Amino acid sequence: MASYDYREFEKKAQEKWTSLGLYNADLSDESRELYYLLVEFPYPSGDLHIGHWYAFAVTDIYARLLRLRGKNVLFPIGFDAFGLPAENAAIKHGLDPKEWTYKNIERMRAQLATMGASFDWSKEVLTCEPDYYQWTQWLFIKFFEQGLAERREASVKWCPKDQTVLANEQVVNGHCERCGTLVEERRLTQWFLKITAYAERLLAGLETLPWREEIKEAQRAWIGKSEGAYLEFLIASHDEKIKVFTTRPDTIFGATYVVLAPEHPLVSALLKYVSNKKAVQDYIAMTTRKTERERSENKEKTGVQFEGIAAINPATKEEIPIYIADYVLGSYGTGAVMAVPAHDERDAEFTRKFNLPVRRVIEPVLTQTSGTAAFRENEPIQDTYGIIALIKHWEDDVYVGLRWPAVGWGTLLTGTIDKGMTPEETVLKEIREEIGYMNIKFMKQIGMIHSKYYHAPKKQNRIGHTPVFYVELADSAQDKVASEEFAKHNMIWLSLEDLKPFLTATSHLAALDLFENRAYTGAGIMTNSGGFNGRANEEVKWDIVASVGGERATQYRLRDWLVSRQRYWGCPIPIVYDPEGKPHVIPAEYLPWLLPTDVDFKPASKAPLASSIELKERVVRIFGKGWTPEYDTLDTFVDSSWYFLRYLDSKNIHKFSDAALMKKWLPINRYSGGSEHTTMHLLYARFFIKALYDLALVPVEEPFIERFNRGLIMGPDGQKMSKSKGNVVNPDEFVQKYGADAVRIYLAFIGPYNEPGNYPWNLDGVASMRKFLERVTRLVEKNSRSTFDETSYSLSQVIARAQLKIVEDSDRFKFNTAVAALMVLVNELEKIPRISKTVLVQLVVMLAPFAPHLAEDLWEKLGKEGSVHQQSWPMATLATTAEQKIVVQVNGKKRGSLALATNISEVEVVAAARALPTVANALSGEEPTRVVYIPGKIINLIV
RNA sequence: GGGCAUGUGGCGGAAUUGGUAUACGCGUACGUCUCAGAAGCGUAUGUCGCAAGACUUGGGAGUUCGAGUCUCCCCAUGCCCACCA
Repeated sequence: MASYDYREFEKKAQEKWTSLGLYNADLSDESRELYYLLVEFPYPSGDLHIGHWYAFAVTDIYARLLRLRGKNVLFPIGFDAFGLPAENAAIKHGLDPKEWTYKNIERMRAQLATMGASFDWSKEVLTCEPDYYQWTQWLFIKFFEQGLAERREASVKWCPKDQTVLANEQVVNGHCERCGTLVEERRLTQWFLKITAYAERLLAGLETLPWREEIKEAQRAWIGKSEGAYLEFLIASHDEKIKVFTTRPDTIFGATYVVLAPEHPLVSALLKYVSNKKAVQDYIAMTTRKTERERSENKEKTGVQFEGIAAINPATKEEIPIYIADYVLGSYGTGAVMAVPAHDERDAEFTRKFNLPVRRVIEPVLTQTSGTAAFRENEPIQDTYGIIALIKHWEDDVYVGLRWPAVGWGTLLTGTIDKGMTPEETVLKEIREEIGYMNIKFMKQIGMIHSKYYHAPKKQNRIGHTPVFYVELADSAQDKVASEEFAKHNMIWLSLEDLKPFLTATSHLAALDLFENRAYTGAGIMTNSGGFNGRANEEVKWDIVASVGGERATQYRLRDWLVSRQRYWGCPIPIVYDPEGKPHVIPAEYLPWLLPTDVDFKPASKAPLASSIELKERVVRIFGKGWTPEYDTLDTFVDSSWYFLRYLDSKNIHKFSDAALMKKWLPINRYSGGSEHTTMHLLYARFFIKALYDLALVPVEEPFIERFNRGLIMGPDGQKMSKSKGNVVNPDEFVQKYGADAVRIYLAFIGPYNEPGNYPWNLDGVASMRKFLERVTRLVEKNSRSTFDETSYSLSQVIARAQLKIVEDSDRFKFNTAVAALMVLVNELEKIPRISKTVLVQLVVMLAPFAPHLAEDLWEKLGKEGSVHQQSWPMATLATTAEQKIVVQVNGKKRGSLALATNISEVEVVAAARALPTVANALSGEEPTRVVYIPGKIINLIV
């Protein structure tokens, strides 16, 4: 009976590691390859949940494996200890935020210890300690001196009930997290870090990183670079002008009005000219009252015209109306846009609502890009001419659709223009020939569509030029339709609604869009655009900008980082104000600029620090009468933007981190974390490092070489774990029941760690891992006393394969298949009656990263000295075999397999393959016409 | 609405460059051990079929000697961003 007394040996092993100081990395030891493995540090919420285990225990497997492989591994840990929950506990339960935080940290340290994680606690970092935050303040001051920290007015979320500003994170669906009141927007003066100054470099830096494309793409989207131009619209008979940003200057001839955001600075200046002042003011009041939620839930366009004034389109010189509407954002571009309803969906919607004119300036060019009809570049082009007509019933609101049974098409009326005929004549002719109607009431060309495609029957590229007509029939008078036309297609009446799913060709759908005044945003040919007509829109873009005196410009959707928080439990902003209200940095000798303790946490109209008498007195004492403190604290994302630098030198009282150590250990080899940090934390940290690099304070421009986003552990019910759902898995319970090693290995086995998926928590899974560990224990105990010392060739190969696979899979963060490889090895070993001690020792070392406690126990049971975690990974060389396995296929279907010598010729392989009865049977006496032979893999006989 | 990702047994998942689909584990069934049960051990386990064999990676097409893998269209699910001009 095997003994698996995990309660006993887990504790013993943990004590052993501590007493040996096994994981305190010697940062100066460069005799081994350096490896900085980082995992996002936790917020001390109080309880270690299973997600923490997933984050830390699985990453620990890699840390341990790297050490066995001879690397000098830095695997640090700390706590992101400033933050709101501490303050909420203070408000709700009257606790001291500091005490609450430190108590949680202590509890979590104890819980982390049960995991057997090989963290280097000697370098622990707590962001809420003055030792740490004085350097956060010092770095902020550097940013300030560099002009990267700036104070300016901004909109913030305001809870009218609590009389306080809220952090973005405190706003849940537009409501105050605490009291549920709808939040408002207020303008306040706030501190910003100018991350936008680094937008371009943050974008460019991504190209150098070997991250998963989806992570990079998320950051690119967040930065949101768009290239366009500033264009100016003069206001008729006044001095003001409206500057707009557009990415589509090519559509300027179609700009039929201009829109300002309600918060645009020009609005108040223009107000004195308008004749409907009241309506405009009401609209502004209405939109500022509107909550963010209302804006995002109800996207119906609203707006008001500035009556009595007009803007001048700089291209057409026409006077066009000016509107104010909240679909234009005050915070992006110039806060004003030129509206081109023909080629912008939002403008089109506004136009439909307010019944404004539309002016089309780009004729769609639809290019077939896939399938056999895909347009082939660099091949000759044939122009063709035809018509498309939308035909309306003489009475009802239905239109002609043609169904082509032979090819399965649905189209509008369409035809080719014959020589000598006008498009209009062609339309009339086609109506008569194809559907037989005699009389029309109305006909109008509504646009032009060009289609580029490859005409396979004639083997030529074609560009079809097709005017689109709208025709209303006068009456039901109908001639007989020729039978061959009738056979080709039959006619049905369809409503506009039914027409859309009916039409199969993109050009016909585009024709329908023209009729319905939908925006066309694709590429095309310029029209209604003066001297630019006939050219491709992409090509004229910058010529048009020049012709109207515009200026090329790049915009980013990334906003500057608002770091002020009207909160208590955070890093005090190291700023004081002189009697004139001008901000000054706090001199280095007064750092750390301590967080006061005589503070009222209750929600008030001012930040909590404003209630501190000590803080005010401190400022007066140091700086003099009339000087006042900054009352805001820093966003906690600032604390976490540089913590990985501090790990290298966490006790340094003279510097934020040691330059020589940073030079050795940066950039971080691998950073493991959650996908929710892709756009915030990861981007902020990259910005910090770039800014510090420019200040020559860090030696690298990118902090993290590799980044892996792990998945999420779901509750037993398959739902995301949450306290309210009551499906939160408490790991302590399972550690008690199955042991830490079983939980660790289960989490590693559950799925690939290198991609963010969702994995269920499955009790049977944990139990089965425990069984596996017991099997290993039995295996080792059964053989531990044997004196047998031979390892067969085939066994050594099995072991070598497992060793190699575990290393390779772990490097890709695929611990699930690494564990599977270990299981395969154990399955093989169990079949062998006697196992040598050499093999047992290797097995225990291979087990060590995954089940560190058990491995340590077995190591001792084998009578070995020291710790199993101080050994080196047993890498046997995989011999090249003299035999190869070749799969035999006939016509691509597997019919058998062969084991043959590696040096065999193709002819011999074919002969051997044909000798197989299953192959001979499949060939049924025929000679193969072709043989595909991939040595060492496959032979495919084709008949 | 946009972007990204993912669809493989009853379930989690595996499958270097296109080259034996379903590794490993769970679950299930039967057997063994036992007075009995649990645990352990053994066997089986994609679907249809007695079998030979046929079919099978969300659906449909395509490229290829050969497609889970590459291309296109469609469907479903998840995540992120959401009026960014």
